[in-house]
Amino acid sequence: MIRLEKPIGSRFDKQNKGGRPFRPVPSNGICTRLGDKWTVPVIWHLSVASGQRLRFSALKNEIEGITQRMLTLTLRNLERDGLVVRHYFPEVPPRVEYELTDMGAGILSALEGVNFWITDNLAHVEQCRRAYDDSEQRTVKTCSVET
Amino acid sequence: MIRLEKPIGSRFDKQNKGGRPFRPVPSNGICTRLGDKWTVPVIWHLSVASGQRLRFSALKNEIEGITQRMLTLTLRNLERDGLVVRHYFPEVPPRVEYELTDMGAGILSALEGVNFWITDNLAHVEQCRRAYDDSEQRTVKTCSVET
DNA sequence: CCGGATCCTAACCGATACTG
DNA sequence: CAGTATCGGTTAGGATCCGG
Repeated sequence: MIRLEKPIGSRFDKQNKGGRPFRPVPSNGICTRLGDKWTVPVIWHLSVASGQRLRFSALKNEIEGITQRMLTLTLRNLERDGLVVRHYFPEVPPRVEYELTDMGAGILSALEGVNFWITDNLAHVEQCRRAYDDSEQRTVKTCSVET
Repeated sequence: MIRLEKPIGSRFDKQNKGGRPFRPVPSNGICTRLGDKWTVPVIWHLSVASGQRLRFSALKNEIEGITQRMLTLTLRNLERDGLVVRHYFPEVPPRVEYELTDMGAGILSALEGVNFWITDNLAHVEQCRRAYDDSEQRTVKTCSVET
């Protein structure tokens, strides 16, 4: 993963000491943002009703398990990256709507390949895991040996 | 990100208390493994000389910045997932070679879309970030307001 | 309703030392 | 050479409280 730089919301926001930048290998350009726990769910939900805007609370209700804090942080980072637009209406009570930019929508199609791979292979991966865990080949001794 | 379950090498390896499993949205199937820091670099290097096996030390030398520990952990997890095969030769000194499985090789092509997106949009993202940071719109007050 | 501030925990990951 | 074990820093992310 490329460590592009400090995201909003990290204490690493204040000071970055030994930020070794990590040489990106060609196919390694998966932005750190995508590795964040809630980024993909948020983008996904924003894109479902494509072109539509979603209120903060709507997102919070639809994305199961996300906390207010993490939704705010995720949206802030996406906004900063230019993937999401924030529309603020200074009413009482306040209303805020979020909308995917074109660039943000583009990520999803980019992710399709990954998604297909996962759905195609998830069952097999899980089977491999069970097999590995069962044979408990944690120690070198029990590994398959060749000559 | 799907939290499939505990990876090898986490202390969470011992006991998982409240492992809330996270409902995957359709396009959310990006395995946690891909979010790990070294997974993509390792797969990438294994695929470069496609079909070839690579020794542990070869990988360690080629992947800049990776530590012995993290390479071991990453390879173990990939092996467990069935993405990598480990060939162990009990010589002295020992020799171990790693090889991508077909399934493992498939991930890279799945990642191509993401990689293209990144290379196409990275510059723009960084520009958005600079703009955002400059205008320092951390407070709601300075946000764009609509009526 | 939206989100900032704070505290707390888990766990990723680096550094280092030690083995067959 | 290819690991394993251990320690510790740093960070992601959850819970909670508060404010406009």
